[in-house]
Parts: sequence; structure tokens; C-alpha cells
Amino acid sequence: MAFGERVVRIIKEIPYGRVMSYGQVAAIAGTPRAAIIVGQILKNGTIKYDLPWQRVINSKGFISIVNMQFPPELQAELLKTEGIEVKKFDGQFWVDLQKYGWLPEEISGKI
DNA sequence: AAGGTGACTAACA
DNA sequence: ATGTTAGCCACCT
Repeated sequence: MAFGERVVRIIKEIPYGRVMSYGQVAAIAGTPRAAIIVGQILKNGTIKYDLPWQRVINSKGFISIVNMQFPPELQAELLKTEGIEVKKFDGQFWVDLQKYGWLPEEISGKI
């Protein structure tokens, strides 16, 4: 199975109201340092694979989107809708990874 | 078809 | 403490 396929699968498994960082997704998909590829896949494959793109943020918990189709404000809104607290730090949206972060092992144990 | 390019990160200077 | 660099490798052109 290809890396990209695993990434898509993992992202789709992120539960409602939880988030994961690019790095975590990459690591679980089998390549810890390929975080940026996860970003690529999100950027280009969100529509194609119908991904919950708003549930993926960077390792610091910030929204690191640079996409006009899916602006940070929208992502923040979607997350709030899911019950996630989104705070604002210096013009950047932030969510508590400790609190809302999620790892597949918690429920599936596989992947 | 081959190569440039990241919605990233952690490690250095 | 802030800025740069080097891994990473699938996707798009």
C-alpha cells in the first residue's frame, strides 16, 4: 500500500472533534519525516478523497493553511463546530493538541 | 515523463 | 532566542 493511500486512510479515521498533526499522520503512515507530503495530499486531495482537512494542523497546534479555497477562518469555524476550542494567538488560530490530539492506536490498534 | 515543489519538522547556527 | 537547512517523497505540470 502506498504512503499516500495510508495517509488518506488515517486522516479519514480522525474522529469528529479530534485533530492530528501532519507529522503524526506521516509517522503513523510509516515515514516520520514526510509530514510535508501529508500537506501535499491535503492540498490536492481534499476534494478528491473527501477528507476532513480541518482536523489536520501543524505540530505546534496552529492552523498552517495557505489555501484560498480553504481559509484558516473556515477551518477554525469547522473545528469550533465540532466542539473544539480554537484560540487565537497573534492572529493565528490555535488548538490544544494535548487535549484534542488523537492517535489511531487509541481505538483501532492497527492501520 | 521527469523534475520541481511543498497546508511540515526537528535539528542546527 | 530567531533564522536557516536538510530530510522526506507523492503529487502536479
